[in-house]
Amino acid sequence: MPRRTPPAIDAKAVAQALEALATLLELTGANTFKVRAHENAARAITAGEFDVIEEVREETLGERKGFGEGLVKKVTELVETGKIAELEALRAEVPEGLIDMLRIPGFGPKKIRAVWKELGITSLEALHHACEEHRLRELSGFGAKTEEKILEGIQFLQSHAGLTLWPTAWSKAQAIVRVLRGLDAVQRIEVAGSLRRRREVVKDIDIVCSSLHPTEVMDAFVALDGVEEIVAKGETKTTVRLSRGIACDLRVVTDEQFPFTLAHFTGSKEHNVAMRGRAQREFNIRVSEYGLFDESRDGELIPCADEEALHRRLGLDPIEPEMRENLGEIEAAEAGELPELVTESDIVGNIHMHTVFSDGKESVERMARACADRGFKWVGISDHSVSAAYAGGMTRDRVLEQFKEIDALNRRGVGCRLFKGIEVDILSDGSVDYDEEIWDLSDFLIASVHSHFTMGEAEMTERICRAMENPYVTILGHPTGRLLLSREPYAVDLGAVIEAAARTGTMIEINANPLRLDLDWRWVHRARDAGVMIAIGPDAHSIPMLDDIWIGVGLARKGWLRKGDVLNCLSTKKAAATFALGRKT
DNA sequence: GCCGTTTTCGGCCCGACTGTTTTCAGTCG
Repeated sequence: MPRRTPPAIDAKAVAQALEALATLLELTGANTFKVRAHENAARAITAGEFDVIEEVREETLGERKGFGEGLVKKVTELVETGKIAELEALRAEVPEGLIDMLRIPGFGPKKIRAVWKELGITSLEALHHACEEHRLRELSGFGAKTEEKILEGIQFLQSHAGLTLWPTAWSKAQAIVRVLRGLDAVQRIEVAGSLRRRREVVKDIDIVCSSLHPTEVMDAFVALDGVEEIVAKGETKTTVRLSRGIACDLRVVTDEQFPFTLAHFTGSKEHNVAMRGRAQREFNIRVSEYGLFDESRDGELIPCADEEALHRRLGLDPIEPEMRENLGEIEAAEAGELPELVTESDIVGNIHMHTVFSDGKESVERMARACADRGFKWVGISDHSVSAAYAGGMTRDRVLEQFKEIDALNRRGVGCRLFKGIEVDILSDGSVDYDEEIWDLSDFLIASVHSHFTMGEAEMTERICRAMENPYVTILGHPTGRLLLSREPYAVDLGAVIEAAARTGTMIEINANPLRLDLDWRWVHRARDAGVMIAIGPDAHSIPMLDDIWIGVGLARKGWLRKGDVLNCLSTKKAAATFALGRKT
């Protein structure tokens, strides 16, 4: 294959180079503030508020906050020559394996540097080996517990290897589908697999396509931008590897077969097994990726125009892709009892976002106007409370100042109604920040755990339930504290939490940050059945992050939620009334 | 590495936990 010419440096490449520099500097023991300067610059560029390339050309980048002499020089060097000498040198110096080690929880740059310099360890495998041989405890600052924790951490990493967060995989898949859909040879094309079912993390990307000219489609597919390796290439199935190692399968069938293939590769496996068994039993129909076949008529194909026709032919109401996990959806479809799932157009309110009053990037007004631009009728602002010191949590005075500002904005009008909230820290004893005077001035409180993650399950459950007993607490935020692919949830009895939420009239959040997505969808319908209202919160710290709310809506659908189960679907008036409910008069 | 001076150095968000030590470094959020 012809070598592609190296792409021109764009803003994304600049940000990636600065991020790489920050990581490598960290591992070589550089000043942490220097590291942060690089990270901040990368983040500023990624935010897309200005055109870094243009500012390099105009020689105005140095006027921007956070870009001093040193960074301007490096960015200019990158834009002009395509590389940064310092970065190349660091890459040569620092073994790649050390970067993997940064992903081990509790194992940071200083400790990594110690095992590298003192023991010559440069890979996860070697580190694993050294822990088992108890060689790490020779180093000062290391002991038996450290070795144990590292071993656990490596095991954790390995059990999650090869998984990709939903939005990352989704945007890659959409980019591919967009291009292929433009081909004359393509009739129908859809994303399938766990991605279509909106699993929070996925192993690969599945795409199903119909065409009369499969070879043409496959040729176009493997020539796409971003394809790094062709694993297998045939007429009906081709597998490639994209950047970051994620695999992508494309299946091409005839247009008559398309609905069956799409259904088959949307799965899940358990759903398919149940569907096939039932079709066999009830209708003497054989189901495969190529069709429904009537066994009482010599295996004659039963044509279906689309998935809906397929489901109807099997005596089922159409089942949305998100629900196809064999968790009761087939029985519900049979009985005509499938819920009418919430849709994006039902959402009128956006809640849980941060501003410059704590660790957000934008002013209250800019966040509000961005919400109004996106069509939201009402908005809940919720900056961090005083105990969240790392996030610049608000003192009482700052809370009062912000509430005053919100009142003024509401009087002036910003295109949507603003509600005054706070994301209050749940302290280790289950109390929450501030006091009745401040709580009473707020419209709502989101109570979240941000500290003491390691307490036992009983204690943690009691802590969270106690916070919900507080009549001012409106919503329990990210109820398990997990970070997908990087941090396990803390130990908590979710059944008891849901019960307490129902009893106290507290809502539970689906935190729509793609790394969190808790309450997990597997628990969402249980909360719903207990009568708990769900709030979908993007936990936005910037304007682009406001759109994460749509990821949360996907999870709400996966959790079988209807419009009436979701706070964000309430009109402004009803939302206000709901917030006031349960509070003292 | 950046910033902002009481202008060329000193501070940069802060508090808690963990595992190591015997007063603290490293990590995390």
